[in-house]
Amino acid sequence: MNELRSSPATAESVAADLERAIHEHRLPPGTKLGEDELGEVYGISRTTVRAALQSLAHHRLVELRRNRGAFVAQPTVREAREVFEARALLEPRTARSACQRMDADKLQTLQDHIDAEHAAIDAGDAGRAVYLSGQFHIEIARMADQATIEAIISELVARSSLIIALYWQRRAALCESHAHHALIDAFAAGKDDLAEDLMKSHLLDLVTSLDLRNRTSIPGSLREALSK
Amino acid sequence: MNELRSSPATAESVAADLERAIHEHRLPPGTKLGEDELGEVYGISRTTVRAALQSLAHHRLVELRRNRGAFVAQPTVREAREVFEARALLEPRTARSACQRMDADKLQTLQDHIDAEHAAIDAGDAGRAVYLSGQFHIEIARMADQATIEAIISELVARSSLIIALYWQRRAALCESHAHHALIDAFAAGKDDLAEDLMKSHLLDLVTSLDLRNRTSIPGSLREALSK
DNA sequence: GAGGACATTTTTGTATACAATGCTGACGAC
DNA sequence: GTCGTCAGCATTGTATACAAAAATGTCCTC
Repeated sequence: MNELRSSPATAESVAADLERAIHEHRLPPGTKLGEDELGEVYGISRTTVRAALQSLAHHRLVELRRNRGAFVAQPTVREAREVFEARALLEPRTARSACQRMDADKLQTLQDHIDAEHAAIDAGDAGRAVYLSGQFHIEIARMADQATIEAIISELVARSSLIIALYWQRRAALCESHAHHALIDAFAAGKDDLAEDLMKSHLLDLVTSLDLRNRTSIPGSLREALSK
Repeated sequence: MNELRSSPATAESVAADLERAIHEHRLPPGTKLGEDELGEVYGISRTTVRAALQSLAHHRLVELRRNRGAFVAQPTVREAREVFEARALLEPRTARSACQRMDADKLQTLQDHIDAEHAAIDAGDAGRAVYLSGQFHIEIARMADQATIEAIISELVARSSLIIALYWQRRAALCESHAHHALIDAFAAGKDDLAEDLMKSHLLDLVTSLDLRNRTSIPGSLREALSK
C-alpha cells in the first residue's frame, strides 16, 4: 500500500487502496479493519478512515458492526449465489452490446488485460490474477458504453472476488483465461450472439467451480484458529 | 420529516428520511442540502449528517461536490437512459421468478400497494404515488427472494424517481396502475412468461413517457431563475 | 480450581473546534 | 459602464477531544 504520498491520502484514495487489497486477497474475509490502525498507516485521522470504510460498506466489501468495528465482508453461500445470479442477468447482454461496439483499440485493451493476467499467474501472484480477471469483466461493461451497468458490475465483481476467496475449490486457474480468450475471439469476429452465449456459460462455469455447500460456521475466524 | 424522535436520529434514519423525501419529490433535484441546516433540523451534529449524505451519494441520489456541498442529484439524459437500460435487464426476469414463487399472501401485499397508490392519486399526492409505484417494483424483487438484485433495483428505482421528477411529460399518471394491475393478474394466473413480457413492456412504456431530448443546461438552476 | 462480578482497557460513536476552500459583494481601474 | 481584484463571509474538510459501548483481565467467592 502506498502510505508514502506527496499529498495526504483522501477518503477516496484510501477506499480505493483497501478495495484493491481486498480484491487481491491481501486482506482476507473477516479481517478486522481498525480505525486507529488504518489512520496511522495512511497518516490521516479516523474521520477520513471512517468515510473510506463507510464507502466500502456501501459496496458490501466491508461489514460494519455497530460498536464492534469494520471487517472485510464474508459473503454467505446465499449471497454468493445471488451475486452470480445478478451477474448472469447483466453481463451476457452487456457482452453483446460491447461486441457491437468493438474496434481494434478495444480489442487490444482486452488482449493486454489477458496478457497481464497471464503474467501474474506466471509470477505466482494469484491475488493479482483474480483482480485482473475481474477487471476484464468491468472493461467489457465499459466498452458497452453503459456507465450505470458498469458501476453495478464493478460492485458485483468485487464481491465475487470475496466469494472466490472463500469458496474457490478448483486449483487450475487457467480455465478462466480460456473463457476470456474465447470471448475476445467472438468480439474480433463480431459475433454478438456468440459473445452473449460465451459470457453466459463463463459465469455458469464460475459458479460451478465454487464449493457452495452450506457452511454454518464463519470461515475466517475458524481458519485463524486453526492456523495458530 | 420527523425531527421529533424519542431517541436521537442516526445516520441511517436521516438517510432513510431524506431518501424518502427525494423519492416523493418533496426535495426536487438540485436542492442544496446544507450540513448545518440538516443538523439543526434533526438535532444532530454535522458528523452524523455527513455520514447520511455520503450514504445517499453512494446511491447516486445526492451529488457531493468538493468544497461545495451536497445537492439532490440531477440525472442527465444519458443517465436516465442507462438506468432504464439496467432495469430492463434485471426486472423482467425477476418478475418471472417472483411469479413462480407467488402465493395468496404476496398477491394481497401487491394489491395493497396498488390500493395505497390509488389512494395517494385520489388525494392528489403525486409524490407519494410515485414513491408507492416504485415500491411496487421493489416488492416484486423481494418476492423473487433475491436480496442482492432487490438492493440493486431499489437503487435504480430511487434514481428513476429523480428521473421522473426531471423528465416526466405525460400528465395522465393512471396508465402506470394499469400496467401494475396486469402484472398482478399474470401473477395470480401463474403465467410467468406473461409476467416477464408485461414487465418488459411496462419499463419500455415508462421510458417512452419521458422527454429525453438532449438538454444541455441544468434544469434546476434554470427553473429557480425563472421562478424569481 | 472454577465461575462470576467488577474494574480496566481498548475501540467505536459523536460532537466540537480549527483550517481551508469557494462564494459574494464592494471597490477601483480601464 | 464593465471588468477584474481583493477582502469578508459562509460552508465544507479534517483533526481532535470526549462519551459510550464492548472486550478483556483480575480479583473475590464458593
